[in-house]
Amino acid sequence: MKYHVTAKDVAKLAGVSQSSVSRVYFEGASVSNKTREKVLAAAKELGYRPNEFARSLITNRTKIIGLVMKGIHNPFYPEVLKQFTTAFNKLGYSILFVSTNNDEIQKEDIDMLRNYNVAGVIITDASLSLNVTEDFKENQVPLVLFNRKIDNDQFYSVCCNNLDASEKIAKYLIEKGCSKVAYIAGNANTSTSRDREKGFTSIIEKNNVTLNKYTSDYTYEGGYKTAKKIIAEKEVPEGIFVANDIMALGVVDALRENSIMIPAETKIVGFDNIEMASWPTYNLTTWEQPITKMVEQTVNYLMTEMVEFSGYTESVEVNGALIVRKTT
Amino acid sequence: MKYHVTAKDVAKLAGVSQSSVSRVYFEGASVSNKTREKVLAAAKELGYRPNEFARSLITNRTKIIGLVMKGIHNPFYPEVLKQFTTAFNKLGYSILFVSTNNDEIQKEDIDMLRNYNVAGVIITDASLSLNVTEDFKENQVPLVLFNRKIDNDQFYSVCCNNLDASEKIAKYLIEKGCSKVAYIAGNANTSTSRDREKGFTSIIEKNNVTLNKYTSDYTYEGGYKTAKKIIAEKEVPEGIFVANDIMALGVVDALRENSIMIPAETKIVGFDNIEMASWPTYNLTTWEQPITKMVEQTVNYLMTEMVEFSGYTESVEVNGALIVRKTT
DNA sequence: TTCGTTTTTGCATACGTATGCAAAATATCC
DNA sequence: GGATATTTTGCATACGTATGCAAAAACGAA
Repeated sequence: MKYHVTAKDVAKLAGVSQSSVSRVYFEGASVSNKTREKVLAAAKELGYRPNEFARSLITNRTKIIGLVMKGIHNPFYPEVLKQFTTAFNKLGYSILFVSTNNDEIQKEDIDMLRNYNVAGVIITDASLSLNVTEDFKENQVPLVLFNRKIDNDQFYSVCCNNLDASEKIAKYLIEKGCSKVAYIAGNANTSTSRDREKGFTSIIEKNNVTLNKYTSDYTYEGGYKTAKKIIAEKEVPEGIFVANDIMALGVVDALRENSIMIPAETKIVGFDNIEMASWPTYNLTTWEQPITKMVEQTVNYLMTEMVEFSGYTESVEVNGALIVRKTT
Repeated sequence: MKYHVTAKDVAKLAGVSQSSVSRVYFEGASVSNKTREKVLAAAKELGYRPNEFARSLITNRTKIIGLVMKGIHNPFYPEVLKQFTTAFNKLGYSILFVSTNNDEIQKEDIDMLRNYNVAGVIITDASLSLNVTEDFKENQVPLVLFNRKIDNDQFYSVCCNNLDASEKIAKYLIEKGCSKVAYIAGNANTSTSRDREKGFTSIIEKNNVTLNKYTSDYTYEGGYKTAKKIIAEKEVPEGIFVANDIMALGVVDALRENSIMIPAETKIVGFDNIEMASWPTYNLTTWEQPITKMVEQTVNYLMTEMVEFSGYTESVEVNGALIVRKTT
């Protein structure tokens, strides 16, 4: 069976006690340089690694972050995953990854995180109800909704400024001369889609512009099908705001298949600024979500709450920017 | 501070001993149905969850798989991530995620996995040297190279049949009438790129077909730049085999920008069958990597080795298939 | 050198759980 | 009902580590 080098083995070789070995690995503990060097030399010789489980049992803390991700297919999220991993690794934390298909997180999705006593939880692009998270709250595990918000003041969430951004996109399309526009929504009941629609709609309605709204589902196929539907209605709008980029790319492809000139006949604006948006084939005008800032904000909140849990909640919005390319 | 319900609390409420509580949660342990029901009722009432760390300390085993991923940007890998997560969750295992940029895994990349006593390790699309893995081997932690192989009989690896596939792609392009072809490689020294090149080259050289080879780096930008370079050489080949899809999409875009008709003037074949390959804009002919089978093979090997470590090594190749679309 | 203060160290213990072992309880057979 | 076999149970212990506390050591000032 497996043999582990323990702190006792190191202590013996270094000629100190096990608790001195422990103190060497615990930041800020009182230990002389002489002892520290002896211990580190012995540890190196023996290939010692502290056992995180034993530590966690004593300290009742871990260096594990639970990251619950829906929609890893959307190219926006691999980038989010990468940045979270990098940021937390630098801080000595590891990522326990959970993938889900559910728009609303179910208890089964994340119960496992409690077995591992995770230090914090991040949930991307999915909502969840209070009863699913009450255990986390009771156990003072901070939780962040990333790119999703719930309007009940019970969570900490980090989003792009969807409302403001969508208002700006509406104004931009109006400035570009559109008098008839469409909005293609993402998954029903998601805060991102709702806010993007709300912002866009509020400006359009204040101006002499016609608006049709369509529902879709934040996938390439959804965008493609919806555009086909719009085309079938025979009055293709001059401007289309699509709730996210991956959908927008489907819209672009469908319009092209029907020889609709972009942007001459119809201008397209997406949301996210995924990698593919900049590809020459698409060159999509889009609202850039400030991933790095959003990740930073999330990491800062968690690091603060993990040190001293206050349970404070807030809906944080980070400003993005309009990236103008060839679809408008 | 946090309060945990322990097995002792459950035992007290259920009127049994702590070890009976433990036996209820341990598969196959001897416990009467009467005791089991009492314990489960008490556990439910108190919201008890077994502490994985305490368990691991005793059993010296975990239900954690370390998944080390390079290149999460390539749409091939989010799908791999999702399938691994789903498969292992079903088996009661969790994924500890590590992201790396290194073609060759460094010790720092995965040392942390040892602190968590992971039950198994999967490394996607990266190589590593023996000295990085010797601790894992000594500690009988099985490790799988996914979509990468190293020709030294020291690892278990799971790949697509790159050699065979590339031979078939070469034959296919020859059948399509190509007398001048090019191969665009992925990252230098990767088994996937090397085998794809080897297979392609071996068939091309046996036939009266001209071949030019180019190096690139498995990114869209790499494909785009290399195609630009090919175009600048003024003799655009009739067929181009691109070592992976994301690169191939860049090649397609570059050719189009230069009004080169695909497939009339130049046929393009990629490798992977990522989601974007099927988009109408690209409709890329490609070799489909059998992700599901490859994931399955990996999971089976790990489940076997984790139960009883044998350390056996093999290079497993899973058959993919040619998907013919509009670029050829 | 002595004394007071500060730092370092080791001892003993506990964290929550699984498990070896022996005792207790239950089941089966005559 | 008694003897035997089997199953279940609780006790005591250990896993590897951090930590409270008191003792020992080190440091600095007079």
